[in-house]
Amino acid sequence: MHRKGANGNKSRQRLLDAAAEEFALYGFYQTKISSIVARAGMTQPAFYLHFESKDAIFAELVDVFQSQLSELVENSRIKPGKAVHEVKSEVQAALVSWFRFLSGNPALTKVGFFHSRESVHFKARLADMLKEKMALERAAGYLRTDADLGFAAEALIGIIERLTLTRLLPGRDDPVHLAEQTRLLLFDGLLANDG
Amino acid sequence: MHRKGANGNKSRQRLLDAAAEEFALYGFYQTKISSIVARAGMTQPAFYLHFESKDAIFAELVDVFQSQLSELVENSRIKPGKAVHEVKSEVQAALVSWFRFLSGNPALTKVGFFHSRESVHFKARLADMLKEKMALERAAGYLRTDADLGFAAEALIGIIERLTLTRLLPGRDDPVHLAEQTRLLLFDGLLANDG
Amino acid sequence: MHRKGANGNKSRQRLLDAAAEEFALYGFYQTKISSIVARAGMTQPAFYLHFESKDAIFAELVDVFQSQLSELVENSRIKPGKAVHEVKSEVQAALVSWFRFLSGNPALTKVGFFHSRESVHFKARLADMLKEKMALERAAGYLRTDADLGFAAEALIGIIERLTLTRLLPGRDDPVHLAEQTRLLLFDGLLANDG
Amino acid sequence: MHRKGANGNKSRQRLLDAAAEEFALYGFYQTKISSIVARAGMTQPAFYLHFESKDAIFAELVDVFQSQLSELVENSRIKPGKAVHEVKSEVQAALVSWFRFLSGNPALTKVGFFHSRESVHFKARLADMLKEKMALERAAGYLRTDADLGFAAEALIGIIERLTLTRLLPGRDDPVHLAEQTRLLLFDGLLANDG
DNA sequence: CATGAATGAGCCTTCATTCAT
DNA sequence: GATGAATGAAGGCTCATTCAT
Repeated sequence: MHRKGANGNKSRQRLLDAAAEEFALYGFYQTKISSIVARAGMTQPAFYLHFESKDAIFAELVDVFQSQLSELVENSRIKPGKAVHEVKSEVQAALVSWFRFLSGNPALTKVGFFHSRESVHFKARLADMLKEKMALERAAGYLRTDADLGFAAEALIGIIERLTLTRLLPGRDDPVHLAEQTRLLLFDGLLANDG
Repeated sequence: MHRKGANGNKSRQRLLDAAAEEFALYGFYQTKISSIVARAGMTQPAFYLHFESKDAIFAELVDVFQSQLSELVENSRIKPGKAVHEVKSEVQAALVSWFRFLSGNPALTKVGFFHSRESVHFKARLADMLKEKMALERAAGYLRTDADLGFAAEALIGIIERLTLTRLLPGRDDPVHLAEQTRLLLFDGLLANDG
Repeated sequence: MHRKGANGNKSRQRLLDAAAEEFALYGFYQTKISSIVARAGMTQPAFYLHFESKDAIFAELVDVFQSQLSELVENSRIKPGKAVHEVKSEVQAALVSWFRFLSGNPALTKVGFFHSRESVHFKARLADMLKEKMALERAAGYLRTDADLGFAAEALIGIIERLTLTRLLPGRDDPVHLAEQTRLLLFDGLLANDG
Repeated sequence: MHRKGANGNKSRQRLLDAAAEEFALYGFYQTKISSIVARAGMTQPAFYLHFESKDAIFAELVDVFQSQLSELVENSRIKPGKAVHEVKSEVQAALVSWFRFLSGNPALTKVGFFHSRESVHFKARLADMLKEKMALERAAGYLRTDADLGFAAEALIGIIERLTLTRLLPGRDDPVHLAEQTRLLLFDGLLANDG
């Protein structure tokens, strides 16, 4: 008994994985279809059995990354009516989950977060989502009123993307440490308490 | 060996400017020599009179950007023995000067800060420089001791690059506002004082 | 060696029909096996169960067309010892039957008469057959002696192919009208009687 | 002194000639850019220096053919107020000039008259032009009133294209003979005068 | 008898770079 | 110092055809 398309779907997934690795390493323009299929152990026409074009498979990888991360961020809800230290730990938990996702999918992250043309728009959407969460927290009195939340949201994105690239993906720091430091900086700043 | 006359240098500069615009708009791989010379009003062989290759002119642009910004950052010294609010304003002044440089050279910034492959290493060097400055400030007692300064320096780079891309270069925010908000976040964090 | 059952022959015919339509619409080179089998509601390997190759099925279609039309033309005999008006009506009857065949098999006609490489040779053979008929008619005194019958036969082929393409297949004229006009031109010419 | 583009235009013309030969021999789909440039003694990229694509050079050849032949046909005016035998000789002169053009440009003729997709539309336009000429001649009383001039014009096109292919281009008949026979058939038909 | 999947071979096109004038 | 013209090298994509089940 032969499940319809079982082999085909396996090949398709092999191609996706191989493409993620290649794109992550070399970027879109320097990645050749021939390298992707070589890594996947297939021939070039097989590629076009599963994907329309080089652009198409890249777009699919980007899409997978973006939808998964979007969902993760969207679901990171801060419940209302908590004490400050609870808010902090909830935010940190969210950050941990995000960093975990990013470090758990390194190739996909490189593609969707750094090599993609539309990563710009995607990060802008993420920033909007974060800004709204911050607005709620400020309305609840947790956050200072003289901060530009649009700026803060973008800054948080900037912190996440930079640290992901330089510390998380190379394995120099773990998600928990990064989340702690991010939360510390974001909430408390660097100034000594008695400064 | 041939001397380049005044005319030659003007051509060379026209090519550099044109290349900066094209690379800024389309990135390295999607920029064609033919587009650069077209924008500069010249012919293709003329290009090779002034530059070795596409890589070479790109590298030169990157180099110009990096050395100018490096110098700017390097020269942003915090004098010792100041009050906290003086430190804050000195830091802010430094940030203003950096953002001013970036917004004053938009094409070069896009090339050297975002499109360049080695922007990664460059930002790492910047981060190191910032980290050392922070170490001095912490040694002087201004900064809290439980913060990972390596992290903080990278975070600052991340904030600067992200806000440059989304707010500064599109003209949505000016250098002063960005410097203020950056300093606020970096030093004080977002938490309400009575939080 | 394997026997083809009833089902196999039905598939074979479906493929032939589908191929005729596709070849008629797009010509040999722009017709893909995948389109043929798609139109026939089958898969690609099924195609090769019934035909050796793309060339083979095309050749078979051409062959069907050519043998049917050849036979029709061959059987259009002019009986000897008739009056001129009878000859005219016999010739017209033959022309009607040919145009009827062509309009009754539009896809096959397009393939075998217009898209086929060897339609050239086929038409040459047709022209030879017509020339011989004309020679008989001339010998019987019906036709003028200063006409190049080889030319006339080719001209008749040219008239038939052109009018088939532009008037018959698009449905703009019916076989009877075309036969009448063909006969009129061929026998009498366009000149006014009092010219 | 170096005339601008002299060499380039020579190359361009070499490519056009080579392409005409190849297309004439093998048709559009079986002609490879590599064969064209090989025949022209050049390399593949040189082709794209002068033409946008394979389609473009083919279209240009077709265009050259069509505009030249169109002009020739358009300029073949029948002057009014002549005797019948003068009309005949004028028509024959026109036919001779057309056949001469076709036999003088065999490769171009094959491309523009037989291999081109839009030869269909082109011939339709030619037929329209011929029909109008015939209408004038009929109005002047030269042609019989019971003939379908649309049919006659198409038939003339059919005769010309067929005889061009089978007699003129292979060198089996010369333009004058073909013109005579065409005129004879068209005006007088095949019937013996005493029939 | 039929199918999902795979492939060998080939062609068009692009672009950085160089040559001859 | 400048130009029109040319090219080497390579990459994406297509399609007739076949295998393994």
